[in-house]
Amino acid sequence: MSLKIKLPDGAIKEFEENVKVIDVARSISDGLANSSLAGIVNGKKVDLDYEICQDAEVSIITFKSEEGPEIYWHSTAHLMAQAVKQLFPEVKVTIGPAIDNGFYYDFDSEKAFSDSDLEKIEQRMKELSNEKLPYVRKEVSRNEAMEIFKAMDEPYKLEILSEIPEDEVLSLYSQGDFTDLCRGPHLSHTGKIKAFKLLRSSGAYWRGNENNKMLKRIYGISFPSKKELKVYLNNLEEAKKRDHRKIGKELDLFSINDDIGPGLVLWHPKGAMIRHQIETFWKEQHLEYGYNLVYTPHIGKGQLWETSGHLSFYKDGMYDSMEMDGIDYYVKPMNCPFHIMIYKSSKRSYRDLPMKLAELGTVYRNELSGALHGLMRVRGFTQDDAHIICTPDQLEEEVEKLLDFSLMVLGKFGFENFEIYLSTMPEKSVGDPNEWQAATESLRKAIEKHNLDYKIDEGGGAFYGPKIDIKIKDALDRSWQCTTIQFDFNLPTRFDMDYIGSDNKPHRPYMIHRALLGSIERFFGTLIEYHAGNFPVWLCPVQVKVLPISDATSEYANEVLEALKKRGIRAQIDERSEKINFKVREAEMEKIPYMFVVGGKEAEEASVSVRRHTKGNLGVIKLEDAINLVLEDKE
RNA sequence: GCCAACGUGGCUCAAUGGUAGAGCAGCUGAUUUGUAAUCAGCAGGUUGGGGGUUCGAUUCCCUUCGUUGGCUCCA
Repeated sequence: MSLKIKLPDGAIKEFEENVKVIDVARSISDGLANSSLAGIVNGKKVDLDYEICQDAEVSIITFKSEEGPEIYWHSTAHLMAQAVKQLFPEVKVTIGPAIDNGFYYDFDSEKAFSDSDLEKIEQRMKELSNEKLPYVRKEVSRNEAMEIFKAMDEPYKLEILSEIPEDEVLSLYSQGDFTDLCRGPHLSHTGKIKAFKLLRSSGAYWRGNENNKMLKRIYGISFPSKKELKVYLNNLEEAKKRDHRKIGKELDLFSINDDIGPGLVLWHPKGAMIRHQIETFWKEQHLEYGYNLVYTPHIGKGQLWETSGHLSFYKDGMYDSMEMDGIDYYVKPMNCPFHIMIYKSSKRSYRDLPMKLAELGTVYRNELSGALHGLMRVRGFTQDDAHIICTPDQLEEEVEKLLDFSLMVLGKFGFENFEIYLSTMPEKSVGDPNEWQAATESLRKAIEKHNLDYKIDEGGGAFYGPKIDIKIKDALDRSWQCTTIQFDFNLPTRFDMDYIGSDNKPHRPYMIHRALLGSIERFFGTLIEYHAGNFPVWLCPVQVKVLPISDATSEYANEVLEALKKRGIRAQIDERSEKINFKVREAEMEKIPYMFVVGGKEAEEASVSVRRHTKGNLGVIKLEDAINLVLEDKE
């Protein structure tokens, strides 16, 4: 459909193709009826706040199968705020945006919102939705807005307004007795919101700053129909089944024990076998890619952490010191200083560079108790850490190799969907801005060379250098940073690192920190959720389970087991006097990829009945062929 | 650390202001089985820890620890 709109300067703009209008909201400006609309133009989401020409075709659609439900959610947030203000007039409103998955609204309230309060609010929202209250837009000057919110006694809105320039024109949106400061756009009326659910309440600091007051936040989601809401809630339940904490328990992979301490992981035999496969692969590949493997201690003298700056900037994140012979030692929160000491153990020449030191280094950090989360955020974890020390002219090539390496490794584990972020120089930083620029450009070039989508986190770099992060989403759509490639313009100076160049003069080298998996714990967590426990065969702790039908075939079943083991396949046998149905069921629940069922028939003709996890019975196959089938799948 | 919810045997979950009950797992025995649960018996809990209210608490209150969801932080 095509759409014509009149821009504020009077010009007419016409969109020819692929225009989808998400919704149109009526508004009143200077006494004239106006409309604001949000739409999708050529696949891109746009907020249009202009007058629609009389002759323009506009058909209102919902976001059912389109992108851009933000307007919907934002309007629901306003609806919720209205309901809350009616039920609890003493509550002060703050902000309520749409987020990736729904919306929230933060309230300043002495009282916490209980589950029954949420039900009450939902009920009131239903009533307000039935009233089909129009969302009315009104443009006002900043000072007018100040007067309005002063009269309403809304201090948080006043605080926001006080930071806006006086000459700016602002928009207010009202529905019924509720008015909010808001850019819009919004739905035309509250009746459009047909299905919603308040999901949970939680605390949130005003403006995200922990020195500010803790507000009460309510999260919710809404849809144009009850059916979509039902599907959404159902998906949410399904996603919880992939939770690594649940699967970790079911498959007996790991545990975290109260008596040992929060955030400290026990790797059970099956989880440890998977980790062993990961580590073996990791080490082989690093040797292949020109890294040197190193090992370093778990503790180091306070002086070392003084030099590195950790004790002045990161002390809260470190476990407390322990004393030996009158000297304080600290458990390491990072491996860098140790690798630097290896570098500095002898005089280095430009011919030694690039030097790549890699270690599966176990570190301990005092993470806030409230931040701990299964394997995703723990207090003791092993980073697949490496430091690349190079000359300025090696920079670009090294960064490119590094990204290649990262993508190859992620691919090996089956990861295909991830988000890439490039973080640039923050306000407070150390190092030469020209070097920052060169480093940032080398990162950008490497990403673009791979033709990858990425987002720029402007000013999101560490104070010591720009970085690339790769984040992987968990079952509930939360992103976790795994791969990280970080420049460091801080430590080489602090530790006075140098190399002798071809000019026979000392130079400061570049240093890059990088972790491909991030931490093995977190990586394992995302791996579990990504595959829902159905790991690629090469990682499975048990790849084949041999299931004899009865004691009569026990001898042959053991021959099969031995044949598998001889070919390097991790196999087990289930010789219990149980029915085959029961053994199959258990093997299926253990998510073992291959089950070899053997009975009299198979014993006679040296074959096995192959069953593939989630795929079912593949039929009787000669033992040798069955083994080759597994070996192929293992690659 | 902050806000909130939750915490019952190894696991999943019941119940009640009057000293806890089931299924699975475990153990013992029987069963020898053809692609997702064979049957029977037995054993297992000072209801996260501490304190209080009460004639009596697992249930109500306080506190502490832990978990979960957010905030903050971050691999």
